[in-house]
Amino acid sequence: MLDKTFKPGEVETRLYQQWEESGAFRAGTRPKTESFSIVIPPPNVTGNLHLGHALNNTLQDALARFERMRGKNVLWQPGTDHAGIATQLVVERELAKRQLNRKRMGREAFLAEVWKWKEESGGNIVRQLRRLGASCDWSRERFTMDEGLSRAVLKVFVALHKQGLIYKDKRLVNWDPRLQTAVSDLEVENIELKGHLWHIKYPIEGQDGRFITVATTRPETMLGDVAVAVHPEDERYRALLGKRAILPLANRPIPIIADEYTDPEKGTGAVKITPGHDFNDFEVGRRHKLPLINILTPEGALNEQVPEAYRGLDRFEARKRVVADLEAAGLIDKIEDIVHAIPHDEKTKTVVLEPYLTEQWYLNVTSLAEKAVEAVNKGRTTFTPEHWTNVYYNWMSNIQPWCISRQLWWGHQIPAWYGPDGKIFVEETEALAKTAAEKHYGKPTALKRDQDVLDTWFSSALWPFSTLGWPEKTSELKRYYPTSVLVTGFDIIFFWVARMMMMGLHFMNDVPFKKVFIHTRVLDEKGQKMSKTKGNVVDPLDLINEYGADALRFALSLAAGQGKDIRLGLNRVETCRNFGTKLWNAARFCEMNECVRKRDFDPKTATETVNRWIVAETARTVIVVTDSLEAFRFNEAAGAVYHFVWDVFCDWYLEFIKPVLNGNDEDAKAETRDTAAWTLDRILQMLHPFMPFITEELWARMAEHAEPRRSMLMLSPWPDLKALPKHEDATAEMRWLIDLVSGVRSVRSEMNVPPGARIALYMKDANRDSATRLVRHRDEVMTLARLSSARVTTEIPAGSAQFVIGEAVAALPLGDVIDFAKERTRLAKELKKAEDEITRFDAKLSNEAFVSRAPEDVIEEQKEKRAEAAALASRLTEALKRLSG
RNA sequence: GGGCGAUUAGCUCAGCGGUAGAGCAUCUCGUUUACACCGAGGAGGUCGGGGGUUCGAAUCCCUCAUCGCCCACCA
Repeated sequence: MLDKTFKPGEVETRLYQQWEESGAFRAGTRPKTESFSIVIPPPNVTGNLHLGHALNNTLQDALARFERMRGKNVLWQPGTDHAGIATQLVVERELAKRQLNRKRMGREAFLAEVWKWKEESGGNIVRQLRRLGASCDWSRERFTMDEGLSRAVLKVFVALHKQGLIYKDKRLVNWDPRLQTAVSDLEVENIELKGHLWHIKYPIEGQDGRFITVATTRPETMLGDVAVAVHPEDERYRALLGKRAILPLANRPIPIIADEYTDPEKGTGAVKITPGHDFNDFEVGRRHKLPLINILTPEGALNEQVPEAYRGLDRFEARKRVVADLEAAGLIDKIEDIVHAIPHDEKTKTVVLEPYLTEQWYLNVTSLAEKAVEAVNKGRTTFTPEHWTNVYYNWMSNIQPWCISRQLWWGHQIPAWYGPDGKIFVEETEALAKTAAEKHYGKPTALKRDQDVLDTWFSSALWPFSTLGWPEKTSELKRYYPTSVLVTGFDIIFFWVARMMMMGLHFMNDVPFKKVFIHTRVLDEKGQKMSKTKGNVVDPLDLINEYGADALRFALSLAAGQGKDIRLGLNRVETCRNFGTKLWNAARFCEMNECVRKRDFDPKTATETVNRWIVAETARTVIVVTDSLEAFRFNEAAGAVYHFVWDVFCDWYLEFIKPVLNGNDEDAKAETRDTAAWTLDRILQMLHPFMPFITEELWARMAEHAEPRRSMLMLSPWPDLKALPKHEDATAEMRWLIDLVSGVRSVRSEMNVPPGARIALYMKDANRDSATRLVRHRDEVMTLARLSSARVTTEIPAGSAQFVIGEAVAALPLGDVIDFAKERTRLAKELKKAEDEITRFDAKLSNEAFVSRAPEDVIEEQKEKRAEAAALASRLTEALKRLSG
């Protein structure tokens, strides 16, 4: 006997273990069938499951389970990402607690610590995914820095280098002074902040008292100025072209040059040029062959290129000093308050990034991007929802070289070795590099390895094929590449999706996935992004502990629309937990009434109206769920089952069959038991992709007193009910019956039948088809009476039926009852409308402005309209009275 | 500056050419042997404003407004 409620905590772990141990998650168990593959967006190994992960993996799992039940050979490839910066930061923080420091301990020791940390704490997220019920093939779990994947990274790097697509370049990068590494353009977070625009006067050389005024938001960079630029057409400055300005504080003469980059409309029309610390100025400097002065140390302090007074000062300290000194010298023209975007690191959003001149490795992605655009253009990969296609195109067509080196320790170390003269040898191993060097120098030569590591996204970009064994020509690659679908959030379209497309096409000569489903973000109830600092983070594990994984999963599925962000409130999860309880109790009802599965039951053979109806409804729902899941309309699929289970199966079907199950017609009883059990089984199946635990548990428990199941629910075949008859006659009849019951309920309520009063219902038209059919079945009449809180007080005479509710106050024709509530509601609404109209006309007609300006006939017209509305209103009132009376 | 999305019941959202929907909240009634994590019923909306297309628009087009996001720029 089932308990009154489902207890997720007691069941989930056991079922998950059972699934995993059975090998049901393993790919390749059905080698001869069609394949369906998904690669998981690898979560950071440092990570903990947040609601975004929960949504992402719920949807993937729904698809994986759905396709597995449809008989496909499913691979859901799991794994984690080494997450260079995040992990290095976490471990450094841990070490700090033990008074240890990365730089003091050295690279090798530090990396050993990271690996140790990864072994000990890296499994969190994977355990949490299991709690969620994710049916990944854990036997194939990979890590972006494991041996195989690292080999793929080396191979790709070397190949791209040999193809000339990877190269070293010295240019400005976005520099993080705290981590002391370059980051790519994408990793810059521009944050709007209040700031100042300082207008600084630069004296003109040899012309005492004359100045050229420039404006800047970063005054300290003036110490690296090498010119002042004005627009060539700008009359104001024409006379100064070719002259020199004296850079204040540094006391250095710099030329005044003409460049189109300068916008005469902006600021003063004159711009200080600092090629070492501004991306635009860098270009100007290059055009004019200006020198480049770097005034910063990697930590962001001023270096020996600046006057002694400023050396060693942090950039923000230096800013204060520079401004103070300029002010003292009377060289500040004015200070404007402005709001402007300042580049920050995306991780902590607290460190201001600096444009900084360094030598880095770049990947020229122009040609790769072209192919990636073409593939989407030709429909080889499609985006759902479609509008993300444009986002992808836009970024791809403006793509810049990708800075792939990072000055970190944790990551794939770049396979480049330097000879004593700086000659670079890029090879997969040190041995190969040495061989190449020996060949080049004519003798064995000591080499020094590049210290940098690759951007984390470099290895992620290979994920769809590196996890399948590439560069080996494995059978998995052949079978599962391209993968069927990628499920991910829009925030990593550029970081990840686009780069997988490029790498996949380049190295596999085919797209990495045929479809991309982009889901929305999960926000808190108020629509705020969840963040630790705001303290509004909802931990999915807490939700799972309180409501069960099924409830969380179902809530997320129901909310997974294609447009808006998801605002997940607790009450939604609670509603879904209640839904689980409802299902559980429906099963409990079946159990109590011995509705157990009969193996050879054929739904086509049902004869009872109510049974034929539920069979048809079940088939309809399965088809909706199937179609919706195929199109990634998760909310529609989940919504369809929800509605079917609660509003159709529980509210009507189970109520209608009660009198049958308690009656004496043994044939009808047997058929009804079989049908109820059959329907419940189909419900469990179509609900399983969303609520795997409760459905699996019920699947097993419902068979305890019957023939044992052949398999677990997760391996049962997805119901294909397309061939079942539609039973339109039964559906129509049941609809009539349901309307009748609703009508009677409504009548009672609308007429304010006081307790103890009575309404007599009688049959006016005995020939009415449905009515005849209805009264033919005594059981159904009983049901009607029961459901509408009526009591059958007399035998049903031929051609008429009489129900009595309480004491009789009115008699209503049974056939009309159905329409009563609807008619009354309709009339009431029309009446309200008419009354509203009257109010509006009255307001208009008493409006002085209207009366004084409008011509006579318009006013007349308004009055007529008012009269019409009033007439309508009184007619409606009349009709309502008649109806109730 | 460029682009995208949103605006529907008190709240959260679905519907996207054919009589305005769900869940939650609220009100009334009800503890009849699956379920109070329940059941029945009610109240609550000129579908952001304005224009247009159509026999018919929440739905398609134009426009304005507000909010959100992405990209770019910032002397």
